[in-house]
Formats: sequence, C-alpha cells, structure tokens
Amino acid sequence: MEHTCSNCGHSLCAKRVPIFSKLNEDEIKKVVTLIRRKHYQKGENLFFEGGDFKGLVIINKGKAKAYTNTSEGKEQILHLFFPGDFLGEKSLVINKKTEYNVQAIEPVDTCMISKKDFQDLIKKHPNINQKIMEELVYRIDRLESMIENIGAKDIEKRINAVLLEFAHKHGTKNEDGSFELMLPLSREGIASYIGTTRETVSRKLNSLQNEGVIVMTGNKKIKILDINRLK
Amino acid sequence: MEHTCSNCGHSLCAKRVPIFSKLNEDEIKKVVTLIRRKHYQKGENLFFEGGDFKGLVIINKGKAKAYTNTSEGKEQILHLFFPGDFLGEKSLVINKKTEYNVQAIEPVDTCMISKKDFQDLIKKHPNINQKIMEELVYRIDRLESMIENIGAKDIEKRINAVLLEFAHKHGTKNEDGSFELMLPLSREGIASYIGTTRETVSRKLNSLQNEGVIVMTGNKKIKILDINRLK
DNA sequence: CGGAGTATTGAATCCACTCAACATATGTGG
DNA sequence: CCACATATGTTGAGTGGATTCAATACTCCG
Repeated sequence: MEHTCSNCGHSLCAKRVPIFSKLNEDEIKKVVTLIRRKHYQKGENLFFEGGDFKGLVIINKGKAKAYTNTSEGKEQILHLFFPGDFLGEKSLVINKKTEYNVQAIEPVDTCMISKKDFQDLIKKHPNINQKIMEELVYRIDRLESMIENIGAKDIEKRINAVLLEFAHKHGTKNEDGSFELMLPLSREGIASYIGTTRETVSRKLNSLQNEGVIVMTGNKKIKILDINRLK
Repeated sequence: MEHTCSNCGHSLCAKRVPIFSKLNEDEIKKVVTLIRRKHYQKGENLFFEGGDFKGLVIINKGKAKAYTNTSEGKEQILHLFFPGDFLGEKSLVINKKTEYNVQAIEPVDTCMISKKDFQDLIKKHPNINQKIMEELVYRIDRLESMIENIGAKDIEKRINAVLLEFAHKHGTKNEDGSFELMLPLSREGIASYIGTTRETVSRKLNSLQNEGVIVMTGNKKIKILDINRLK
C-alpha cells in the first residue's frame, strides 16, 4: 500500500486515500491525472481565513492544523489533519469562504482535486459521495465530543480527553496494557487545542506523571501507564 | 407554505422540511405515505444516549435540545433543534449508537422516516442527498464556531455570541436597528449551552443591561439596543 | 392568589491565568 | 562540530474571574 508512494514519484498514491479506496486500478489511474500535488514546509499555510479555494485537498504526508484566532488574540485549533485526511469538503457543497487557517505543523505533501473535476468524478462513482458523508459525520462526532470536553470547565478533564484521543489515534498498545505515543503537538499546541495555556498544560502533565498515570520521555514521548485513570 | 400544516391534519407538511423542498407535489405525496408522526411533551426524550434508532426525524413544531451529561454531572447542550431541523442523519450514514440525549424543551411534533424508506427515496431523488450534505456542512460550521466561542475563556464573549445566534435565528429587527427576541432557553439552559452556571449568566445579562446594551422584559424577552456591542 | 419553578444577589473560595525568571531543546552558520 | 540564537518548556508568586453555597426575590401558570 505504502510502497512506491512516499514522495509521490509513483502515481498511485491516490489509492491510499480512504475516499478513493473503493475504486479499481483503472479508475485510480484516471483520478491521478486530475490530481495536482503540492508541498508545504513547516509553518506554511495551505489556506487562509477568507480564502475561496474550491476543491478537495488530501493530506498525503505530514500534519496540519486548522485554527482561528480568537478575539483575545489567541490561537484556537479546531482540527488536526493527518495523512489520509482531507479538507476543503465544504467548498464542494456550499459556497462559503474558508473560515479558518490551515497550517503545516511539519512538512506536508498534498494532493488536490478541483471542484469541477471532483464533481465529474462523483457522477461516475457515487459511492465516493458516501465516503465523504461518512467522514463529515465522523467529523461532527469529533467536534461534538470536543465541545463536551471544552465545556467541562475542568482543565484536567480536557487534558485527559486529549491524551486519550492521541493515544487512540497515534498510540501503540503494549502487552502490559500501557500505551506509548508521540504527541503530535507542542505544549503550546495542546494548549490551543483544548483552550488553555502552555503553562497549565505543563503543570497538568507533571501532576499526571507524579500521580503515576503517565511517564514522559523527552517532550513528545509519553507512556500511559494506566489508561483507565484518564477516563 | 405554513397554511394547512401546523397540526399536521393535512399531509403536505413534508413540504416545509428543507431537505424535501425540491420535490414536486406528487413526490411529496409519496414521501408523506412513508412518514410516521409522533408528539412529545415538554421534558420527554426523543432519544437516549446509547439508543440505536435508525432513521431521520424532522422537527415540525416545538423545540428540542441535544445534550450529554458531563463527568461533573452537569448538562452540556450540543444542539438546539427548531422546526425544519432534522436529526438522526448520523444513523443513515454510519452504524453507531446515538451519543447524546434529545429532549423536548417544549411540546414537539416530529415526522420520522425509517432508514430503509429514506434510502429508497434517495435512490430516486439523489438531490435529497445533496441537501443532507449541505446541512451536515452547516452543522460542522456551527460546531466549529461554537468551539471557537467556548474556547474563548471569556464568558462575556460566549454570552454575546449566544445572544447574536438567537437574535439571528429568532429575532425580529426593528426600524431603529434594535432587535427583539424571545430566548429559547432558561438561564440554566443558556448556561449549559455555553458551559457556565445559571448564576453567571444572570450576572452577565445584568451587566449588559446596566451598560445599556440590552433591555430585559420578564425572563425570556430581550431587546438588543446596540447589536454591534455584542460583536 | 398561591406555589413551584426560575432567577437574582452576596460572600467566600479556588482554579487557571498572567507575568517573570530560568531551563532545556532545537536548529543554524561559521 | 561547536557556539550561539531561537524556540519551547518549566516553575513560582500573585491576581482575578467564575464557581459554589446560601439566602432571597421574582414570575408565570394553574
């Protein structure tokens, strides 16, 4: 699956993208001709608030964050995008400007399909539409539980929730039941994600370590000893 | 549009529902045969967390709230549903249990279509699917800006945002530029919606009144004198 | 009119924030 | 590859805004 694709020398990388996964070899080849690739460096923006790009962008490699700046001048992260995730779906459905910025938090490779090409594609393969719908519903789910967590005034709960989310998405489970993961965000990033400050994240992670719930190695690596105490 | 429908003695009420609005008279008549109606009293639940109802429910009359109970035992309101809104769309797309409760906050009339009937319908009228997609995207939009607002630590900002939302949705604009609206929620409800407490909502609304931004008449009626000061 | 539910107000407490100083990590050019 | 520069993370002290608890007032509906 992953073989020839990493740097997209080979053209079948579209196969890795969940929404195209049901297409056969020939169809994929056709999709590939529609795709435009683009690379972004860490810190570069794929989108800006108020822009009117129309099309679908798929993350092939790297990570990106969607964020807005709150009226207090702080950054609020709304989504994190990882390889296989797509963005811009809104522009396919309704006519509205982008409402947030999207920035690479590490070097990112993307594939883009224009709105027009994509719509032609859907006419021939309606089940792609189904995939998009599914993804939208999942995203609603995530946003809802995010609201639930942010709504919980207790910052501790939010930290726990975000650790669980990351463990679930990027972690590996050990035989003894512990989890290991690399945090995809800095302290500051985590803070923007859960709506608090760098310092507070730092303090809370420390308490968790002192309580024996987690062990930190370096800044990004975390071992969750007792995942139930995060729930 | 509204004429014969209110109490659904007449069967064409489906016409009022945005997602069916593109259908012609004959098609609507057919949809109507698929619909099951149900009435709920204030406080009754349309759904419970963990339930596995599959189908689409459309609010015809009244208001409902979707909420979960946070780990602190407080209620967090995720959505408000008004006439024309639908819920249960998730069950049409993926197989997952309901993740929140939905409760009538005043007497509610609903129309339901089963998942199977709805899917048959979509096969014949694919543009209904388009409507659902649009609604999903709007909902994502709303959730995102909700996160932006809840993330803003400042409770004042949240109150302002919620007043704007309600003014926009349920308010009427006067000639002098002021807005009048009936709050769809109690103080406690507003508190659960923006993640704070009854008392704080009360205090903040009072300050707004003292500052001359709003005037309250009774508990539910609010006149916004200077809408720009809420932005 | 009365009573239950809803809203307001006050006082004390506490949690997260801010500011500031210091420590560690990361990355760059000489 | 080291030295410096910049970014990122930690820790402490002090402050303030929202919460909690408790008592009182309002309002709306039967």
